[in-house]
Amino acid sequence: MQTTGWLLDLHDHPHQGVVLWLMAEDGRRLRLHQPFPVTFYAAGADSRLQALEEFLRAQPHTPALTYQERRDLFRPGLVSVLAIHVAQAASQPALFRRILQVFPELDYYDADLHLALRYAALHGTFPMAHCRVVSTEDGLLQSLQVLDSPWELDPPAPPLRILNLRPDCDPQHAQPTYISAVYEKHEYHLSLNEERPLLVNLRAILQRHDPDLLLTAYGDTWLLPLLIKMAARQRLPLPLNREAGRGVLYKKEGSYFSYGQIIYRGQQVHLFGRCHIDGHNAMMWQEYDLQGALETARITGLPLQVAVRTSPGTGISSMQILTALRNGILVPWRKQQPEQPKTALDLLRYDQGGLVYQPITGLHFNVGMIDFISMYPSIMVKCNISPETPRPAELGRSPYPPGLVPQTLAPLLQKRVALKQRALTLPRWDPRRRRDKSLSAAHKWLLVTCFGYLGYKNARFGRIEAHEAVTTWGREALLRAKEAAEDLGFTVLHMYVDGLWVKKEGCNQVPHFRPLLEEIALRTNLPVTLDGIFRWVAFLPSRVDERLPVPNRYFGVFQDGTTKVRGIELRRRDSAPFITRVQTEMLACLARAEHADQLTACVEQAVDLLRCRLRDLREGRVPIEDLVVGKKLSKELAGYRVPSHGALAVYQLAAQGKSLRPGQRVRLLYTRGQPRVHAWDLPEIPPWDALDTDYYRTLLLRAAAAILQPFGMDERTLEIKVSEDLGQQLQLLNYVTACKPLIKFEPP
DNA sequence: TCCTCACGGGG
DNA sequence: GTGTACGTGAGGA
Repeated sequence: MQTTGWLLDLHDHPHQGVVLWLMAEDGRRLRLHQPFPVTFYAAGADSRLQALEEFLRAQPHTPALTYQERRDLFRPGLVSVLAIHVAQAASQPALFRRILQVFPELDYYDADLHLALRYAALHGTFPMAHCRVVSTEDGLLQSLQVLDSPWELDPPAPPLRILNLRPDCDPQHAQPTYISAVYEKHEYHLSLNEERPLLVNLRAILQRHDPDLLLTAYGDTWLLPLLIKMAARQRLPLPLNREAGRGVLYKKEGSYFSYGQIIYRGQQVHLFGRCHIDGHNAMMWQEYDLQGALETARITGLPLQVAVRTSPGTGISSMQILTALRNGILVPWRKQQPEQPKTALDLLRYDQGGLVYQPITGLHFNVGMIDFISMYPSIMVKCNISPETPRPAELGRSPYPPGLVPQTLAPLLQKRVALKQRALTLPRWDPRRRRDKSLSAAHKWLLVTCFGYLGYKNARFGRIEAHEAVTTWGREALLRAKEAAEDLGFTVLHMYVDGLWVKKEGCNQVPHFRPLLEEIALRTNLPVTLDGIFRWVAFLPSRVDERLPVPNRYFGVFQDGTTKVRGIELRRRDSAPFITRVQTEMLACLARAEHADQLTACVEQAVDLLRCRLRDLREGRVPIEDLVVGKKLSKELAGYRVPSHGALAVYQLAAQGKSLRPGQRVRLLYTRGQPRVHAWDLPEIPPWDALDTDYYRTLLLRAAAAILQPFGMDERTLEIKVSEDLGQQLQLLNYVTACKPLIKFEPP
């Protein structure tokens, strides 16, 4: 029997090797299976390998054993390894764990690989791949042909059947009363008060629509565990899985360190034969939605359920593993060395990082913003930087064949560029635009992390010297760009890692910057782009000392009216929505000025707007939710030496028996008196007059002053200007005359 | 003034 | 199944 369709998921089976789920073009859902033996390797002293051989011969299901010569990326020549061939993929992890206990001193390869990656490397598959399969009546897979590739821009869309499940409120905040189940145009309300009807109805919905994907809110951390408990209590079967006779797979909650901060990931519930995604427990869901999630799965080779819940680091690592497997390179077992504290010398040597030039603070007109496109990945590909390749001698070129890391990155970078080019030609209404944006966001994260992964001790294909080479060439590229700009008569206002801000008398249109772009491309061999031309941009000084510039704190308006902002309150995730909103509104006010001579009027409007919002605050017209701030917990409650606002709120929750883990965000309101905060997830919401509106007022004034500082209005001036007290207004006059006059804007 | 804690980045 | 380091800034003793 021949069938064409899309590969949904794949998992192991105790006797049937691997089970594949296919969404057939004719609407059927096929369960296919195929024997799938796997091989892993051990290397080390001959005597110990012989001991391992004897150990394995004594095992109940003796695996086949052969000696082979294979390539380890980190060693010259070939390595002698004992290949261990396991007939059933499902039994490999347990066997490896037993071996590891007895022979911890050996080196292992291909020993801890995700089944999906092994299968993908062997058969060229990936999640959502369009395939043609031949199978027997009872589902034995005889042949499989992949019809598309993860690098296509518009692959045929898989006909995913999606069932949405969500409670009527956040279960952490309040007690939900019903669940809504939505499948296309069908909507069902399932009351949580009556367990049996709920289960019976949900079962009917699952059987009627047979969804491929359960898209839930809080499904991992609350809903699915609850449903499973109910089903057990009522002794009613609930077919969440398609695969019969298999329970769901729980993965424990945990906090881990990544990107310089603690990340919390809640418990997970994975299904078999169906996928489950909890939008509140998926890494990047807010960034790239379902399309981005599908793209991540397609290009990393990780099953959809796994891909959405893991960090981009795991994604990029999977891509490298695929490259290695396909090239017959051994994949080292994940080294689990704990991070050792670095000495000062190490830090000096390795971590020079990106180049930063302090900005010239204040307001500038007609500023070009020039960016290297995906700078670090481009350097890795163009200079061929990889753990096994020699250190490059030149920027943007390499005489050697591409190494593992550049090989992995090149198609990804290429697809990203193709999508960006297409974005310039697609009309605004084209639905592909939105999709391309999601794909782009998914790619961006993988590209960003691949650089860090080079320098990560526990990465399988990491090497600190390679990491260092990337930053070295990055600094070199930025320096050459600066020289190019200055040689062509531009003033460099600011540089930050992969971007520079430049201006030159009479340069206010894209063509004026073209010779500079070409010169930079010529001198660096790296792709470079003009991000835009700022009508105006303001680089802010330090708040501690107004005379000092600080990098990457700025805001400006491009010629097309869009704004770009870094470092100020509206970019911070611990600002209250109210503060973010007003600061954004004020900026939009300033952005309305098409010419410099309209700025003064716009500044006045922004101040009026601020007055208005302060009055809203004073008179209680701000929705209380807009005053809630989220603070991330960096440690266990007991670890706090100084109780931060976040920790204070967690104390309150702990008293109610609600606990939060490091990496989770605690939501709170600022209140008058002690304690200064009120946790938002407490049962009662405080009355309006308990709120510390004075503090919110301070926060808002501070945020407003950040926006208005470049226009000559400091916090004190602003404070007086917006106060409704006549005496204070008089003070303002004195203060302003005593200090400096408001800046006059000279049209450039 | 010093210490602790939280945040950003990429687009 | 997890890039690191660093600088800025706020709050409180």
